[in-house]
Amino acid sequence: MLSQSIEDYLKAIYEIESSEGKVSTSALSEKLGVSPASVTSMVKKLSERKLITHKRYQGVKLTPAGRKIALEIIRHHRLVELYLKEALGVPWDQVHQEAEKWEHVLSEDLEDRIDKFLGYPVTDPHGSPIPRRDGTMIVRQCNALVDVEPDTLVKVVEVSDHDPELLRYLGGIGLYPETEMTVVSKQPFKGPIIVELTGKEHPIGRNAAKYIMVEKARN
Amino acid sequence: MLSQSIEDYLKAIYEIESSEGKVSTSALSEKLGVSPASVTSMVKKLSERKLITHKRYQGVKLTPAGRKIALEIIRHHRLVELYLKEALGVPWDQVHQEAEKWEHVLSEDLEDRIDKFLGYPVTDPHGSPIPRRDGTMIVRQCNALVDVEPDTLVKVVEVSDHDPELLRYLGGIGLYPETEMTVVSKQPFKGPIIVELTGKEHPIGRNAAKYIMVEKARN
DNA sequence: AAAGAAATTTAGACAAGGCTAAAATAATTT
DNA sequence: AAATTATTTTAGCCTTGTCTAAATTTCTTT
Ligand SMILES: [Mn+2]
Ligand SMILES: [Mn+2]
Ligand SMILES: [Mn+2]
Ligand SMILES: [Mn+2]
Repeated sequence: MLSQSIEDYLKAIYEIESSEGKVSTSALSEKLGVSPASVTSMVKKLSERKLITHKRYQGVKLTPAGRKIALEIIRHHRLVELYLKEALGVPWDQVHQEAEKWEHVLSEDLEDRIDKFLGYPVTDPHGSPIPRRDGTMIVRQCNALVDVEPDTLVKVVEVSDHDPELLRYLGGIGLYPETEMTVVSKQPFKGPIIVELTGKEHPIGRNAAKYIMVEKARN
Repeated sequence: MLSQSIEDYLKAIYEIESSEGKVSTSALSEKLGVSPASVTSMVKKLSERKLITHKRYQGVKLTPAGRKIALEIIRHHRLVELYLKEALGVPWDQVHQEAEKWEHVLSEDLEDRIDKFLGYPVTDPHGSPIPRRDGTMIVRQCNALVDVEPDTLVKVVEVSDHDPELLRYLGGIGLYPETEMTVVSKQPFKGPIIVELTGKEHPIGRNAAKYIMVEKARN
């Protein structure tokens, strides 16, 4: 069995690898809320166990074995998020926090039962894809809302699950994965982006708009 | 937040206190699967935190604060056991093992949601009472099956959840909490106890019969 | 190209929670 | 009442995962 700490490191490395490409010590330090020195010592341990490769001063990379474990934990996380929402009615801004703990204690048997209960779902409540049992995951092609030109009809693909406050706001205006909306305008001087959905216009800050992934709606 | 270790110690102390009265270092050592020396050092820590009292060489006792926490964890454990059985169909011989891990990661909010989902239940799948939110618990008066005289009609109150194999056997013969059955005979030379339920007779070893709690059935 | 700044690693420490071996105390036999 | 045995505690060590401070390497600026 792997410790919770190791699982969290592998997951964090996977996520940074996906979004930034390169995984630096400082990025991990920030994401995990530990000192850079702590990261370095854990990195050493993970390399010894062949879960990552590490070139001194050059960042780390997951090995296939490490990636498999990362995806396994992410699968737990996302299945649990969806389960909590569907089965127990936990609001979508709270599921992430709970799943952070549950992901580490989910047995394979329970994972399968939850998967079956949910009808073998492919995305979590925030639109993130759920890795398959075999350690593969389909990544959907999409853009950050902040980069979309005005006057475009888009469909929400995925919303970051890390900021409960943002999620509550988005839930309040009815902005969920699969929702279609129109980007009306981008206010000048880094002002908010105005989107229209269900007939109303709503402002979304540039910063928030970095964490909302969309795709062009067909037609 | 208390560590998982501390929670497990408090729970173990509570359980030994209930069944044995006195809580010795060696009893804790055995129950938790750690060395007596480890128990002593944790006992020191728990006393410092005023969760237990300790007289050197004389065993430990929970303080009200310690008992409150123990019952909180036991509440988690039993709610989770029942939830896993009811909501996800986990067989009753496996729920204990899963609950051992989940009891430590259950938030108060989720505890309440599960409680509500289950309709505010009062016993777990093995017949053990579920402590209330306020830290009180109703203990039902009962006897071990091994002590019951032959020719008595009894109702099963509670079965120990620690041995999956026993639980599978009991499930196989339909012996669950609330089941009524007749103690037919006690075979000599510490032989098995024969009980009759649903028209058939079944042998139950003396040792197993220590872990099956029953009460006299009315009439 | 060199200096300064930033990022990373090393060194050394610490807290938690285990362990074994030895010492101290309590309980049981003789 | 001693002697023996069992239980409990102490002493000292280990692993995991963290920290701070200092040293090293890389990046950026001049
Ligand atoms: Mn986590
Ligand atoms: Mn999510
Ligand atoms: Mn436990
Ligand atoms: Mn139980």
